[in-house]
Amino acid sequence: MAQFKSETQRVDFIKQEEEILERWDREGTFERSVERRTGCEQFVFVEGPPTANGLPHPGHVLTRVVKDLILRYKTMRGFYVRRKAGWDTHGLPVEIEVEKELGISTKGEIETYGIEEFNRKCKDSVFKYEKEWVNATKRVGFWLEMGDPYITFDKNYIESVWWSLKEVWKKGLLYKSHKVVPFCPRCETTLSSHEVAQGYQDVEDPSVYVKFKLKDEEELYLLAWTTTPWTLLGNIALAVHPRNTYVKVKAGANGENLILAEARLDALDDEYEILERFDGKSLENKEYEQLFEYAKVEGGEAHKVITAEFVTLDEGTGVVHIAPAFGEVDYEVCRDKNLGFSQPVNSKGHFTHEVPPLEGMFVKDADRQIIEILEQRGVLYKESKYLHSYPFCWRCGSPLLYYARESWFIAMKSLRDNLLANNEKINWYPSHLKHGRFGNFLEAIEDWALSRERFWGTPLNIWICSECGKDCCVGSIEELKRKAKNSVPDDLHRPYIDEVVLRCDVCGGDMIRVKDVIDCWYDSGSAPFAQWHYPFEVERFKRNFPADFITEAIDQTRGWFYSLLAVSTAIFDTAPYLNVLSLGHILDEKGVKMSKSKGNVVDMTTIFNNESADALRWYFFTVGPLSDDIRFSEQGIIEKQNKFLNTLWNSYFFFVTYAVIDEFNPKAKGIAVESRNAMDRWIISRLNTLTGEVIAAIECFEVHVAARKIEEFVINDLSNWYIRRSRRRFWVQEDNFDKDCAYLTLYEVLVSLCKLLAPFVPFLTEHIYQNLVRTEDEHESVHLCDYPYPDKSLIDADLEDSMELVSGLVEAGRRARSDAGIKIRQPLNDVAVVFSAEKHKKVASLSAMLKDELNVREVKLESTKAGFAAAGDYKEEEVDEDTTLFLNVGLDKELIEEGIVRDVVRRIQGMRKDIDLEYTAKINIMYEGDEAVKEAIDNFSDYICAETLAVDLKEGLPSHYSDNSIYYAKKWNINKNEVHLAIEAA
RNA sequence: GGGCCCGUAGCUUAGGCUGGUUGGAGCGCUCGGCUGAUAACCGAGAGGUCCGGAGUUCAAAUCUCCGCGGGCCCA
Repeated sequence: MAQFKSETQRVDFIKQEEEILERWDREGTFERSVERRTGCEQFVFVEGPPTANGLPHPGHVLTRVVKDLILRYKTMRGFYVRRKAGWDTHGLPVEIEVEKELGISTKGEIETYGIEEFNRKCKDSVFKYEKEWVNATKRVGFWLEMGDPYITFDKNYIESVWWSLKEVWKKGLLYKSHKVVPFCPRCETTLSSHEVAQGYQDVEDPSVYVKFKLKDEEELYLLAWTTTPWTLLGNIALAVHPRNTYVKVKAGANGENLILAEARLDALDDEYEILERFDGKSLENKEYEQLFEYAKVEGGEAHKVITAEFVTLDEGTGVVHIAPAFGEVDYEVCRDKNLGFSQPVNSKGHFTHEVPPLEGMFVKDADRQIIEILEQRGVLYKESKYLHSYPFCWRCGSPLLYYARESWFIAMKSLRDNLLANNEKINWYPSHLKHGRFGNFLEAIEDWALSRERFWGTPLNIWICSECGKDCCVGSIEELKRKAKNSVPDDLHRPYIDEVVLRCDVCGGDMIRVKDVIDCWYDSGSAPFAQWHYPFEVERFKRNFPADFITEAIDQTRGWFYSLLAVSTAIFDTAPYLNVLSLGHILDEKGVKMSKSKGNVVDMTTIFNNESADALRWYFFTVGPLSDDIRFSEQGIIEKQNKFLNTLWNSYFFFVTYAVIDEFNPKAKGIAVESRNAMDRWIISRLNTLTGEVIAAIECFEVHVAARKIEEFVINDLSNWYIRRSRRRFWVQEDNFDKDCAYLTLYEVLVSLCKLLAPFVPFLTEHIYQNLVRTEDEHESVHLCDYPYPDKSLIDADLEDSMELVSGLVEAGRRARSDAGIKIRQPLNDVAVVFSAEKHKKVASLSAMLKDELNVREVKLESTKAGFAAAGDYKEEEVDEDTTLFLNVGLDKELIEEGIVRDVVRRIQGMRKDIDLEYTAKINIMYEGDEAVKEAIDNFSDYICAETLAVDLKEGLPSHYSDNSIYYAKKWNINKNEVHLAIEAA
């Protein structure tokens, strides 16, 4: 009985993949692939947790596929590789989704709605698309432990995060400050820098030049410029550069005197006359009249000129309006110079009662009115429009305000050197990120604004005594219980945690929790330890830290890649990962980023249903370096399906087809490679060379290099050369040694190739493996196998070189035939190759192959052109600089007859195919035609019968032969001769 | 506005670090061939201002600088 199951040439890859998924589920293949390596060296991976409150994007699919490739590869290489799934669940994006659902939009509304119920909805919402995520993850073949994921809202996870923050606090790195932070007035919260970055848009803002009247001077004004007129209400100072030249000019219709930087004189519309020149320094401490008298100023002096290095002369007037409530540098410079502070705007971005004419107005909406007031007062010099980029809330779209808020910070700036030192321990792919984008970012690192005045997040674990002001950071649930005056809730989220009052260990007073939650980037940055509930459980963390490998897209450079390093540096002062692979983004066919708002996001389920997961994976792996952006093209995936997967399938199909016919059993034969023929030794050598190249490329994450090399091997070496060249060896009827060698070689190559490809295209390779290998004494899945390793003793570099030479000669020979107008089927007498003695030696052993490929009776290997160049029958074809090929294009009667016979055979083979005959079916042939053809058939009848499996070859036409036979007949024209051919199953 | 990356044929790309014959492939296109050889294969052909400009050099796709376009990050 045949050992292998027959296959069909056309397969439904989608159905096949679904069957494989069922098989993996049924047999627990994934779990077993991990367990099999228990006790082996670990390869530690950390899954960057996605949030499942939206559908997975093509980019997520790419990331998952790359993770899968590396982890499957490492597992096959003998490592113990855990892949715990994770979910990122906290944060403003989640709140925004719930707000939308509830039709509310402010913090006040949430409080009215009830924090308890609001947070419950948030908790539900983060798994809204869990099913789609799980399905996509499974369908694309990403083996991930999804049964017991880490979840950032989990009690244990929060406890670990609390522990870590207490570590930060104990080191004195956690501090409270007033800092100007980007603030969304609608969401009423500060935003992290990575959040701000997502929302820049080019907008047109008013550009206003305002005159500030100097005190004690007659009609002398400082001319300042701003694009945010509303901030003028918080003006505290005007800044000039100490060493730039400023001028006093007479300008304007009413001849007023203005002061501005000389380099900015072109800001003036009117003609002017320069009256004086002086350094900025000489303006220092000059007082000016307050522009708007409404807002109270607290904590220091105000309304005077200061000098500052940051003043530039690129735009404006060289006189910079300073409002510490609305600008980071403004805040800092005022603090440094002991100036006062004025905050006429509330947390919703509305002017307060301190500003009666504008009270209750949203600041951006007040610009118009402010400009009018300036105009009326005669202090508006001029006004126009200004196009610049301005940040908007990345979720709700409101313009952000820079706003001085109370906030908690981690002093990352003080850890700068540690961050840089730890970065040195990390291998970055691509390497330029290390000292480029990421390194530069670390060089200029700022403190981490950690707190969020929101609801759904890990509560900030800081309590402050309402009696004495002492603060306390709680590092565990046990500590919380110990210090609590009342009961501790099971759920650590707001609002329950807000109720917990601690006893102050200094004064015994009531300690109340700071109402903030923490930045969810801190949550995910804690994943390496929090997913294992460290330090409350120690062992698992110790085994899994630091990570050997993480990968996400390039946008995570300052996101998760940073938050991981930041948290780990603050707590352990070590790098949390050793290798990080940064992926490019997926763009649409036009090269534009895919985004929901543009409506150009490709739905991956259509790819899974139309092409296949393997085709998609192979496309991702071969299209280019992983770090490059990908212009996504469904056509590109279809091409991979047709070209690569089909070719692989057909190579396998070829083997199975004949192995079934011959009942070939690979176990029954053991033939040493060295005793096989050159073709066999060549493909085995190529395979081993390839294996080494693939491993080397994957090890440095050059996945596209590895995949492309495999693709070339499958298409060129295996299918188009080895199988094509060797196919006749499989067709021999009787058993013989050479046929065994061919079967064994092709079998070994296919099996090894399957393993080599298993991490790339896990479905098709599994299917092939199941048929070719799986028996009781073998592993039950290709994914339980060891990855192939090159056997150097099987690599024969000389042979590979020789084959390359031969293939060059074959190409040249075909060119010569093509030029001479002689088809390949026409046998020719000889070909002469003229080249060096060295090449001579290399090709000699393969000359039979050359003879066959070029369809000549003789191959002459020569060292001189003499005799061929001159002979009229020889067609000359240059191969390379020291090799020339001469093809004898002369034909005699016998060659012509042979050519005709070849044509006859080809026609008969075509007819067999037409009537769907089995490969092994015997036939009867009848023929009738012109004399030349009949004569040729007559002279080569044995050859024709052998080639076409004919048992009978008779002259005549079927109607005269037998009445009850069903012949298939066709008329042909061969070399201008007419011939009738008829065949029937014998 | 600043930083990093990318820009090679209609499309996908190799080469670039380390400058050196006519810049290679694949898809698509045209022509021819082959086909029990597979939605495949073989041969030939058309198709390139190597994004533009300047510089270094005997020599630049490659190195340098300045632009332009795209992406990401930061303001």
